[in-house]
Amino acid sequence: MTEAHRRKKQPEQVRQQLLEVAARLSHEQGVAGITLDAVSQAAGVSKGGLLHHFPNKLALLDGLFDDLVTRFDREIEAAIASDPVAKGRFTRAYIDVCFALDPATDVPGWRMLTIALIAEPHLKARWRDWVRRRSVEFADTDGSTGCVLARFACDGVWLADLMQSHELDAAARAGLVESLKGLSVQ
Amino acid sequence: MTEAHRRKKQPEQVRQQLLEVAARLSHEQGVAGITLDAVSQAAGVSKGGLLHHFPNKLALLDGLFDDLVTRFDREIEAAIASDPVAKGRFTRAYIDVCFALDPATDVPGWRMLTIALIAEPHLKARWRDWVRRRSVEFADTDGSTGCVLARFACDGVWLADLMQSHELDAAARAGLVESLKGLSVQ
DNA sequence: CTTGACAAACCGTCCAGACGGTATCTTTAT
DNA sequence: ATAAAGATACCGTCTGGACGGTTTGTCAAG
Repeated sequence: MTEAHRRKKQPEQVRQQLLEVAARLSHEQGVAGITLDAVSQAAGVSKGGLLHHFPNKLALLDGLFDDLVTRFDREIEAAIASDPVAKGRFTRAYIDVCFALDPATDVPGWRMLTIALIAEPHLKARWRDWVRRRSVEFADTDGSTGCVLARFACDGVWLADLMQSHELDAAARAGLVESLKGLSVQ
Repeated sequence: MTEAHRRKKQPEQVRQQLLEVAARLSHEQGVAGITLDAVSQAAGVSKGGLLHHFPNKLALLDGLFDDLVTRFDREIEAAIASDPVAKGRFTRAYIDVCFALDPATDVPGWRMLTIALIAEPHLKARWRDWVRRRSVEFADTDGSTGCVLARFACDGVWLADLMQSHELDAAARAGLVESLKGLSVQ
């Protein structure tokens, strides 16, 4: 109506922008901050425009999830590729990627988004698939109790970061990483 | 107005009922299921009645949190009391209590409630206090990297149970418990 | 007769999604 | 080559419902 119409059409870019904004909002204001109004407005798009790209809110969260998992996946794979030792490779990659997240650098939205992930049965199922696929894929090299345990501990640390429940200084973190990597080859 | 008035007045019981229902709802429908309307209705109380006991929603969540933490605390303490070895006592109790939750017996509401816990800054802070107090209290006996690691792994397993992301049979769980307890004394 | 324990109706806000439009891009027919 | 014919990418408003909280009223017990 007004005049934002004649903006050059860049569907892919707008889509990406919407996802980024949604992630940022969930980071800043928690999951509740992800409303269609807020996201669309912050992305400089009308609500109708948002709903054109994502037919409903769930689809938006879904897209967000895809985006983040893809990113996570890529980092894991990169870490695996640079590890010469086969045994426990995946677990060590998992450790590195998980521990690398927290300080402050982490992709905006990672944290709070996870809550939506847990809360939303649909996304929960998708995460389950990811875990299942990976644990089958790396059953040979990362199936030991030590590896499983190490990855669970990573999840615990990640949760602690999320909730800021434990105060771990750099030394403590480093110690944990070392112990965990030890478990991955044992 | 109608006739629920002449029910014998049992404020404490109603309060407890409200908490139970809230827990059950969060278990069945996720955090979003905890609405004043839903809770009050399911508890057979009017919304006004609910708000009489808990002045606002946060107070309700708060009460719920208190209830659950108290229960958790009691179980931990019982487990500690029955452990003759001082070293890693708290960690082993933590392990036992965490692993005992999942099968299906778990207190309705534990799982989903945690999400509210993470999402709600206020409750997040309270949990942080719990962790801090305990980790100070048991710094001597449970301060080792092994213990910390074991407890993080518990959190990870607990998260996995929450999300039903990993399929762990009884044997795998037993193996994990054993390894974790091993870490607690090492 | 006062106070605590409720009931019931109501309010303001927020939000997801529907809807009907318009502008730009792509394909097709000529 | 070009114009018509869609298809796609948006815009802006409206609505219906949910939800947190308030208010006013009612009873029963002490």
